Amino acid sequence: MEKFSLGTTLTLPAWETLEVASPFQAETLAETLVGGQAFRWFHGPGEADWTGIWGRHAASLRLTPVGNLEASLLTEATSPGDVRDYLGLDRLGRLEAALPCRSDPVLATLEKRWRGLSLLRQPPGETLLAFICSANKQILQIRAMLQQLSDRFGEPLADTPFRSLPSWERLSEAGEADLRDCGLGYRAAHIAGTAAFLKERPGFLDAVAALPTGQAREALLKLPGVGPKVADCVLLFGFGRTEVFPVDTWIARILGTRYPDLAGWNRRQLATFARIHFGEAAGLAQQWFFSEARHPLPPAPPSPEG
DNA sequence: AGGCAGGTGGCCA
DNA sequence: TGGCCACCTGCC
Repeated sequence: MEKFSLGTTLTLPAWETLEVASPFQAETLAETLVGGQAFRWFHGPGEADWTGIWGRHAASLRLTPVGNLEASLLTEATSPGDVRDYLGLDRLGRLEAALPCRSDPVLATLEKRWRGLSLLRQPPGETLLAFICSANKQILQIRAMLQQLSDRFGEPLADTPFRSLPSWERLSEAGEADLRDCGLGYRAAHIAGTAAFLKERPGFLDAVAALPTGQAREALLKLPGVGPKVADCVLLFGFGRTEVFPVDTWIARILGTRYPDLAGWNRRQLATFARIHFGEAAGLAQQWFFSEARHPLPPAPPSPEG
């Protein structure tokens, strides 16, 4: 079966055109949905469709031949506005314009390929869950863990074959052994610990949402299983802090390649460089670099001159 | 067959 | 701070 396949049939409600100037090409839409920000989007049911779940929402998306974005809303609770908000398209143009592509040839090269890729606005709680799971795992494995968590502990989404991800409250009721059964490995202890922490402090994540980014990061770092990289991903993809630049192994590698002066810098140094160099939209640059690292271009064909 | 994967936590200089 | 190692699990 193809990677990311829906694996079930689905009767879709009518397609609706989303009232947005869609920036997407097929590649940038795919990269936005399954490129490591979110882990619950699948191919299908149609050849060019995507179907995904976030919060208590579910929808299918497709691009028309003229580049319009259409959605089929799978739950009563999901409005076109919810989809637009989730896709983060209202702020994308501003972020793209804020990147220093004119003065940085490296960025200019990435822009040609990845402009249009969006930064998602995901529910903070499940962003936290997903990225605690992500530690030392590949995208396919992260997807498998979240699938099992939703199967076992999630809530059914009415009128769909899907389940939501479990709330932290629900997770706090699950035993660590049950969590291990979801294939979480040692992350089960992190999930259980964070669930217990949040149970003792209702409103913690809401409070984080109201904090300036630096303090929000400090707060997230108190959670078991949350280190610098996970905290930054939660800030960027969950709390909408688009200036944050998470540095993982892929990012460290490609930065060292594209900016030879940075070779050998540690992650903290790279993040500081990125925040200063890329500015308020550093998070979008991070996603361009990440996509570029994961999808290396085939070697250029030999020139006619030989 | 064994190393390695989108890290974190703990421990030591 | 900076460096090193163990840690679940599954894919290459």
